Amino acid sequence: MVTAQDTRQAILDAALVAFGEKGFGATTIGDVRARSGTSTGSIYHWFGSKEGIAGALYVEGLREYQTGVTAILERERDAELGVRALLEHHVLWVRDNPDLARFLLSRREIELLPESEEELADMNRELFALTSKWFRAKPALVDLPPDVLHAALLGPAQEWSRHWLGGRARSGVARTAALLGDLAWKALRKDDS
Amino acid sequence: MVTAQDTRQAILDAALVAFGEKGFGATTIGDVRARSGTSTGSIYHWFGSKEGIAGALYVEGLREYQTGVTAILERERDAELGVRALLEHHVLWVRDNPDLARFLLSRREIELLPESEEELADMNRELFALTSKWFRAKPALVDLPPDVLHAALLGPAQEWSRHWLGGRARSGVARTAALLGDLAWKALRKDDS
Amino acid sequence: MVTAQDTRQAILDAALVAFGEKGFGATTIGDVRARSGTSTGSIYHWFGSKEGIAGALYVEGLREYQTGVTAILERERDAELGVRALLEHHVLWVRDNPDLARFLLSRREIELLPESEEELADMNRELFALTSKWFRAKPALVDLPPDVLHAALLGPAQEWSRHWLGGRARSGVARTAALLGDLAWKALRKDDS
Amino acid sequence: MVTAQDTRQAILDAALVAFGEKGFGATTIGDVRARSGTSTGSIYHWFGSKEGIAGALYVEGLREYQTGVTAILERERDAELGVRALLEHHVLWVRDNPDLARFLLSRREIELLPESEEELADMNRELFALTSKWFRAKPALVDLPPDVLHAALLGPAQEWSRHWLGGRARSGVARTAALLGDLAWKALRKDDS
DNA sequence: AATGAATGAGCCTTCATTCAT
DNA sequence: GATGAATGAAGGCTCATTCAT
Repeated sequence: MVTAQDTRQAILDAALVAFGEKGFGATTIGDVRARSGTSTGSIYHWFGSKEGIAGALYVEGLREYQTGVTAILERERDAELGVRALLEHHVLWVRDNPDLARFLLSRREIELLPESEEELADMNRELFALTSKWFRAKPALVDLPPDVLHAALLGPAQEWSRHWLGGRARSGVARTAALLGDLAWKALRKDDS
Repeated sequence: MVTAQDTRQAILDAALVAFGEKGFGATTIGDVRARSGTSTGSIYHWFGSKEGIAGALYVEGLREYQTGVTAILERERDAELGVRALLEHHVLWVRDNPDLARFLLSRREIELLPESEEELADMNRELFALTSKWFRAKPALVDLPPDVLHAALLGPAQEWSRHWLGGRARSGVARTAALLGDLAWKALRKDDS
Repeated sequence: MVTAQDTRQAILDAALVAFGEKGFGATTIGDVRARSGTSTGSIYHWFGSKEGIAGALYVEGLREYQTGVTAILERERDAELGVRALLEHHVLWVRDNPDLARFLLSRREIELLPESEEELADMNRELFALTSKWFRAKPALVDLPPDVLHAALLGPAQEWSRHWLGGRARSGVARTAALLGDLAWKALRKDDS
Repeated sequence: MVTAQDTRQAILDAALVAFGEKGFGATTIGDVRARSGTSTGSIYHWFGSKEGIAGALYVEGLREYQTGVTAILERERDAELGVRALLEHHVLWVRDNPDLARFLLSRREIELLPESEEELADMNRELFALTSKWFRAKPALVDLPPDVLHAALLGPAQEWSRHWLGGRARSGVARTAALLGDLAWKALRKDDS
């Protein structure tokens, strides 16, 4: 049975692929319509605007990613295992959701609706608080300003993911996850040698 | 005296700011015309197309950035000093050329002209060769696949720069350069423990 | 008790206000739906089309207005009292039914359905016959071509009503009714000087 | 020689006719383009929006009409001759500029740009001041509130013009001008009989 | 070299209307 | 009778690019 939500999801799926192939700006509503097998009217009925689609995609995508991070932070007690798990999660998530990842990583060019922006800010604030608390509670880790910590922890994975998504990475995903884990742990553990 | 080159430069300056504010895709030739105080005709006379402006900006910007990197690679013999200098250069260059940096970092969305692409590829190949040679010659550094090395070395600086350009960084630039240098060195030195 | 007719009336009420605020052309079915608290489906169930709503509104509004005119024509035997009563009725009716008046006065832009047009033509023919007969029977009034008579009699009230509906009138309604009556009588009585 | 202003004027001419035939709302930019022999781009180059065209038309049309009124007010010293001249001017102007008149009289449905509205308000204020001064200086005319005076003076001509433009008037233009002059003079002269 | 008017393909969005539930 | 999702034609507008002066 075809329900209303199916239409909505078909539009999201089509838009994600299209955005991934041509970028948000170059994707037209006509592309999304053709690929989703729906109609212009339905797209606007459900999302109101092109930015509305991007907003929904962004919010749902980020929520998915963050669910994984939250689970790790709540589960892992050990500093090293936690750091490695976070990096592994990042890289594997990108591998498993390449279109969504491409879209999330390409953000800056899109001007989302105020409502979407607010929802995203809320989600980020929450995750940031969780992460900060987790790190502060680990004596084995160096003390760093939050912005630098974030960059040091995820920057390499982010950068490598961009390469991988661009087809320019030579190393395998699993192997890279391990390597990045090694490097992050070496960089972030408290140096008591 | 107003020379012809002044018109050209006024266009480049205006375009850089506009691209930084609204992104390449959302910037119109009209924006550039208004901001530069020139005319549509002049813009096409000097650059031929919108991509032509982006190409010129990109090539000139990258050349500037790479000049600094090349100097460091040729000057530094010591591994630790070299790594630290590369990171410091990155962060300071972004601070000193925020508009240009914003533009270079946002690349993905722009489809440059074939000629620009080729010129950029040449520059990148040359720099890559230089960098690889420099790293291979340093026994104090870990052995990593080039793509992972690149991500580990510059990822954190890249990520932090994005935050800083977005006004979301809390730490100072100089202090961050030092911290990122510490972390990169800890991560990349050969672990002889 | 909520009866079916309530839905119909809610739609008419909402449409009248909306037409008054934005004009017929600029009012969308969505506006009427939102304001009436009903649904697209119900609107089409009751009226069949946007013009259908306008037609119903127009016919009902005009009938109301004409009822008053007919009563005056049948009641008044005296020329002066009749002229004054017609003008007073016009101005007071506009005051008491501002939304309806705004709508009736703005007609030109609306293309009604053939059925509505026919019904309106019938009503107008009937009223015209009545009015002509009444005027022909009054020796105290000047002899004028019907079109000029109509313009001279109702033009000022029409014009002033437009101003009043637009919030641009300074004088009170009752006072204006009297003044317009004076002027119309002076203009239309047979000049026996 | 075809100058830039020719393009502008061709667009205005075409728009005026189109607005007259189908109304502002129902006229499309495509209609104007086809009829003017120009291009979509040119229309937007010169007027910026559909409302921009209407605004220009409105301002230029009203200016033309008001020039005639101003001339009469400055020339005529005699009350009766002035009143008759104003009415004659109104009716003849409508006959000579039917498209422009139709457009000016149909205003209410159009939402002009703020700039146009302001310019129109200025023009109206100026004319209103002139007219009021002229009337106050005539002891032979009745004393009326400005809004009622305006309605009494021009309402009949306005109403008749609407009929004439709609093809529903039976009387000739010149004859009507005289009749309306008679009636207005009878209505507005101070009644010392 | 500079200017700005002209062009027209293409895109986002609106909206009246239909129809299955 | 009521609801609201679905449809798609149509329109206003943008914008890179061209070209005559």
